[in-house]
Amino acid sequence: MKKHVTLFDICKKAGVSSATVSRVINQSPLVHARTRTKVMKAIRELGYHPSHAARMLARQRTDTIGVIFPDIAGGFYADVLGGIDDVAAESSYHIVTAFSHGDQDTKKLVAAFAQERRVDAMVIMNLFASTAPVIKSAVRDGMAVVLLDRPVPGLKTPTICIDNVNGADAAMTHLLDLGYRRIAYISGPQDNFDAQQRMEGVRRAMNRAGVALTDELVWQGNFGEESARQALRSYLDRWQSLPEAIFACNDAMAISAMATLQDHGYRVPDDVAIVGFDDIDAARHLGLTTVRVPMREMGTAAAHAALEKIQGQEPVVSTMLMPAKLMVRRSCGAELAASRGAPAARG
Amino acid sequence: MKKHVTLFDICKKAGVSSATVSRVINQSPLVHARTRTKVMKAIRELGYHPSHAARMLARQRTDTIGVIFPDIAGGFYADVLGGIDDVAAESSYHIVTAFSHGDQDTKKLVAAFAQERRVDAMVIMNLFASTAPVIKSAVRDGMAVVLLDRPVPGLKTPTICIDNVNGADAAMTHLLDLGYRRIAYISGPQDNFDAQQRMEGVRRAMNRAGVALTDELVWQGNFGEESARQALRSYLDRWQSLPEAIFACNDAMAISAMATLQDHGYRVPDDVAIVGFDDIDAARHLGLTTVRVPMREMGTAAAHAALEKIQGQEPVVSTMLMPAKLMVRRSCGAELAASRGAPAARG
DNA sequence: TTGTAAGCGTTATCAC
DNA sequence: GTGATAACGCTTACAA
Repeated sequence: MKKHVTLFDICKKAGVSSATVSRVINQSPLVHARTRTKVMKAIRELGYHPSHAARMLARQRTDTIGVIFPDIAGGFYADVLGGIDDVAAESSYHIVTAFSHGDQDTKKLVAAFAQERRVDAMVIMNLFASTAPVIKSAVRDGMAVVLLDRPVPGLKTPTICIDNVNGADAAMTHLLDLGYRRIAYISGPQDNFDAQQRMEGVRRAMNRAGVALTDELVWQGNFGEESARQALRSYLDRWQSLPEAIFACNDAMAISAMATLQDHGYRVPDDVAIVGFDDIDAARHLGLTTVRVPMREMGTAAAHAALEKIQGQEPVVSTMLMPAKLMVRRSCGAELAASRGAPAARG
Repeated sequence: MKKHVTLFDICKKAGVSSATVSRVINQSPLVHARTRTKVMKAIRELGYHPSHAARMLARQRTDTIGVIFPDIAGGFYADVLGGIDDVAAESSYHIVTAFSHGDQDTKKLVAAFAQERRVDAMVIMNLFASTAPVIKSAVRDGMAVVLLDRPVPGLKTPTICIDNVNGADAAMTHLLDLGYRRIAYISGPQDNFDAQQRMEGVRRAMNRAGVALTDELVWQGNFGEESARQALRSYLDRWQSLPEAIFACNDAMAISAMATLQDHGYRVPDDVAIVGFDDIDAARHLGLTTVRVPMREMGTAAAHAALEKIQGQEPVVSTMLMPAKLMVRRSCGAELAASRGAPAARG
């Protein structure tokens, strides 16, 4: 690595002190215009650029936001990152990303970022309940922390959540409004926060409509394609019949169910209506009716909250619910119903 | 931000010099076992963690790899990032990511990372030819640079490329082998490197098969869904007929063409076969035959190259071609052909 | 308006 | 083995 130009080289060349050069760099108004030009000239001629490391040390800040995602998020949360970057870049903040492999790893990452003062703020996709203590202690040490997805109980720090309950409610209500009554629900993992909330929304919608949510119609899934396929198959094997509609806790399972049905010769939505949750890319291409999770907006919201926290502002609201909007497409049979001129009368 | 524990606090508590504490931190063998335990104890009791900023400054290295992606990449390159992180994390390197909005922005980012010595190495998704000068000067300044996607002419630095030519050739050859002769090609933007190479592969396959690539069957696209739709529509309008097969330069266009055909009442692959390039998630769900680009592997390869460069090793090969594998699914009609017991005889 | 000098928290080079 | 002490490159009171 070639020796680089430092601030002192500028001092010599411009014949001023380090303080003055520093002032010029930092756009301080306390410099004579003539001096400034002289210094700028030296800077340009020597090709000087301040060392990030030295600045960090002297100013006791990093101009960096740490982002910690579980690696299982995959391309799924890339939009969140994009959103964070959009607003961070605007304020000249850097982003350091880390993908955690499991909760132990998350703990290490959070601790490292905070304790080595590697970042001014952290955005954490908070999937594991077990991470709570580390997060709390980071906050206690004065780190600005923004949570994505779910709050840490008892911790007052900005938290960006998905409105899972209303989203799931809307999806279920949509199916009910279309006249479906025997509706199956493919759940997510029982220990997953989003899954729990979506289930809650499902219950609420069913209750309101006065339709029972029976055990045979609640299928245990785990967000994976295989789990949905199996759930569907075992229902078919056992009952030799289909529900009128299926609502899956996420798109991956909805799509998998859709494919499985088609493999068995059933048509969607003619024989069974399907609705998912997330609105991943494939959902649009497949005409899957689903609930859209505004990933990018969650990212921008998180970054804004982080920047505010850094500036010491207390957040206006500590937990922010991002609206989850129902995207009506083919798979739920809304078009079918409309073309019949009336809600599908069934069951 | 609460005042934090520094190395000197440990010195006092353990009754040793800063040098010794530093040695302990850095696992130097030149410390008596007894001293080491004493120091470790103090570190644990006081909850000391070395400051990343101070280390960076003193050691003149950042333990950080910078990654610069064009934002248009979207979720598409999330896997690349995951791959980079996998190997970087293993060597305790951090990742700072930046999404560039256009070539001007890319230039700024590259320059900033390099000149402020913000990172030890950079992985750059090299989409714009205009970025070449900045990249070259970063390399000249001693920065370890790894390029993704395409080389900078005249610059010998590790470059991870997609084997676009062979990938496209394989796709086209597959269609030819299935017996199709009137094959349309939806191209990518003319100034895009990947697009140019894929076109090259198409030409090669057609030549080898002795089939002409006529102007009416080369449709100009721009990687966007809308461009494919329009290309297809205007062909339909003009000729009132379809080619036997369509090869699109990327999946987005292939999928869009597929949807457009279906809207017009045509069946895929029965009426028209379709093949894409990239193997995005939706491709699998839609049964689109396509050429798989190994994103994650590109990431790990890039990170490995970056780490080697940091250690001063000259790269074994300066440009590495990642194999692009044909994924045969429904849309190309291979199953159809097979069930007929012979290549589709057409044209 | 400009300069002096003391940090910022490590690492690294010497002696001892 | 261990301890002074000088870097590392910038910021920021405090003086002038």
